Amino acid sequence: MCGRELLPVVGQPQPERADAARNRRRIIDVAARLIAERGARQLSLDEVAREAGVGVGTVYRRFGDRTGLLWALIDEQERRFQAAFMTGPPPIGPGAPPAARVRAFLRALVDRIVAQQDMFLQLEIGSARGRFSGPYRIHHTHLATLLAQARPDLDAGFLADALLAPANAHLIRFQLDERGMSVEAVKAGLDALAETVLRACPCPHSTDG
Amino acid sequence: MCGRELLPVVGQPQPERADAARNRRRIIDVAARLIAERGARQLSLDEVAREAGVGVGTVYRRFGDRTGLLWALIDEQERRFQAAFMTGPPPIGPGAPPAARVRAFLRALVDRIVAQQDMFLQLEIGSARGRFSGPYRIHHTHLATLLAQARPDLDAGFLADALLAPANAHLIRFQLDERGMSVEAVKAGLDALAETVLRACPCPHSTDG
DNA sequence: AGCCTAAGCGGAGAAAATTCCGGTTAACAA
DNA sequence: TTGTTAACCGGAATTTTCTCCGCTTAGGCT
Repeated sequence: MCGRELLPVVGQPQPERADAARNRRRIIDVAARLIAERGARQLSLDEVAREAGVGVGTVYRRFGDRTGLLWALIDEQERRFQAAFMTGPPPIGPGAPPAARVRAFLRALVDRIVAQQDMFLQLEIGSARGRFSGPYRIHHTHLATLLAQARPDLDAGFLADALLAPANAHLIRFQLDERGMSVEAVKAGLDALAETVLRACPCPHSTDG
Repeated sequence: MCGRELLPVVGQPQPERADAARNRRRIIDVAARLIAERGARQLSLDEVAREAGVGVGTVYRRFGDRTGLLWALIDEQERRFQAAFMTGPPPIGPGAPPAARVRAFLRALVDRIVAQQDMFLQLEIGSARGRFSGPYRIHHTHLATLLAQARPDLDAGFLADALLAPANAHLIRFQLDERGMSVEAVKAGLDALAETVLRACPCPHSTDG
C-alpha cells in the first residue's frame, strides 16, 4: 500500500521523486488501458510492468500489491464521491436532513459500485489489505455521524457497518445477475432498510424468546 | 467445486469410486491437520497433495479449487448448523416465534464465523466461486422465510441479504480487532438490527428530503 | 561542477494456483 | 476370468503474484 493514493493521507511524508512520479503515471495509465481492453480479472502485473516499460519490482514498490493498484485506479472516482457527500449539493451533501443524506449516500455508493463493478469485484477477492482502511473508514465515519444526528438513541457505529455491508460488489452482482433484480431495486432495498432503521419506534417491547 | 460437499446436493450423480473416496478423505484429513498446525492462510495445495500422497491434479479434480477444499473442511460444521436451525430445539429451531428464531440464527452464525474465522477469511478472499451458492442460499431462504412469517409487509428477500451481509468474516474481524468490540457486542448489534427491522411501524411517514 | 545518499530501479527467482493430458484402474457385465 | 470403459491418477508445465537485493540516480549541498 502506498499511502499517497486515497484521501486520508495525513501529511505527505516526502515529495515524490520525478522518476517515481513518472513511473506511477505510466503504470496507472497502462493498467487503466488494459482493464478497459480486457477487464480487471485479466490484469497481470507482469504485463502492466512490461507495457509500462518498468520492472515488476517498481509496480510493487509503488502500489504494494495487486489491490493497491486497483485502489489507485478507483481513487479518482473515490475523491469525487467523497467530495460529493462532504461538500457537494444536497441531498447527498450538507444541507439536507440527515436521513435524506444517508439514503442519498447509499444510493450513490451502489451506483458507484455498479459503475466499476469489475474492479470492485477484484478488490474484494485478493488480499484483504486495505479493505477496511482509507475509504471504508471515511464512509463509515460519515454514515455514523449522520445516523447519530438523526437518531442519537441508536448504535450509529454498528448501524453504519450494517448499512455498508450490503453495498458489496459480490452481493450486488449476485442480486443483479442471479436474482434478476434491477439496480434500482437494489438501491430501493437499501434505501428502505435505512428508512426503516431511522424511524424505528424507540419503545422497547419485549421481543425476546 | 465438487457438488458432493454441501447439503444442497440434488441427487448423487454417481457413486464415488473407492480410490476416489479414499483420496478425498486423505486430502481432507491432511488439510485439516495442516490448517490446525499453521493456519488456513499458509495452506498450500501443493503441500496438501504431497502429504496426502496424491498428485495436485487429484486435489483439483476433487475440490475444484482452493476454496472448494475450504468449503469441504467447513462442511461438517455447516451440516450441524443447518440441522440446528432446521430441525433443532428452539429458539433457533422450529417452535419459537419467527422473530426469536431470526435473532438466534444470526447469533449462531456469528459464533460459527468467529469459531472458524481463519477459514472464513480465506474463503472470502480467493475465487468468488461458491460464495453465494450452497450454504448462502440456504441461509438466505431460511431467513427470508422467517422474516416473511414475522412481517409479510416487508421485502423479506432483500432483508435477508441485508442481515446476512454484516455476518462477514472480514468485517467481524475488523470490528473485533481494530474496533475493540467483543463478540457479544457484534452479536448484540446484529440482534438489535433484526429486532428493529422486525418491529418497524408499517405506517409510512414521509421521510423524504 | 562535483559529492553524497536516500529513494528508486529492474528483473531473476521463489512460491503458489491451476491446467492438461497420457497412462491407470475400479467396477461391472459377459 | 476377461474385456470394457468411464473415472481417476500423477505430476510436468504454465501462469501469476510477490520478494529480494545489488546497481543506479535524482536532487540537495558545498
